[in-house]
Amino acid sequence: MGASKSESFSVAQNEIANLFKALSHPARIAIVDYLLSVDSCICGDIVNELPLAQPTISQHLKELKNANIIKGTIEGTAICYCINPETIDIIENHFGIIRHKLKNKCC
Amino acid sequence: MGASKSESFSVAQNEIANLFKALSHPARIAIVDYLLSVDSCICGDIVNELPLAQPTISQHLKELKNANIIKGTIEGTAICYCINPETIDIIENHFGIIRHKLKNKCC
DNA sequence: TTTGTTTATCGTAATATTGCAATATAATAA
DNA sequence: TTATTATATTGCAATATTACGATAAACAAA
Repeated sequence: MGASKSESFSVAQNEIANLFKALSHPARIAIVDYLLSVDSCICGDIVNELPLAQPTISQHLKELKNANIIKGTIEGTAICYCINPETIDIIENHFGIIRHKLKNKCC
Repeated sequence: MGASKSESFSVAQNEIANLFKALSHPARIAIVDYLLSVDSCICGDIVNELPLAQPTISQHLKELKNANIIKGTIEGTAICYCINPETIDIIENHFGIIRHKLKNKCC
């Protein structure tokens, strides 16, 4: 075993779990924090901001891109990264639903 | 290697990453969904609701409890589980901050 | 062309996660 | 006391994740 039984759960459950998985590592939280801390999109200095090697950061960026949490556009030699607001909307909406359901409960 | 370099990141970054990690598996999303789908707290029938063996569910419940996403109180032979609204608040607040920072950006 | 700069991929070692059978624990009921 | 029921823990195999050195690919500048 070891593989998660994702086929046993709904598509929606797998999709939201994958979004959370993309955000479940402190390096990826730090990347998102950094993208939010500057006024515009970041073109190419993420590697210098984090205490990780370049291939490791590239891998984390790939996971954030695969989950649609960030978008990257080629800008000459560098790549410009931005947060994707649509994916933030999806997650916020998920918690909106949770909040609404919690209101009708005893706890 | 393989261990994540959590000591390289801030306490806040590790804490929010741990919350997302607890929600990064479809079985744990399904548990949260189920707890939200009934009017009151659930006393003891989670095992029958999910296509996983009892030890596996017990392990997922433990991770949700450790992350403070659910609370469990002993109720005779069974245990009553509830969503912990305070932890939902923490996550919602995190996205509130992200949303606010996104408003000041060009993307 | 060659050189430098930036990002991606490959390969691999260390560690973590997932799932479950077997077993243990805890509380109640008979 | 001895069942019975519900949940937790242990142990282990299968798989996934993390990190990074080495290398490749893409592109601009000289």
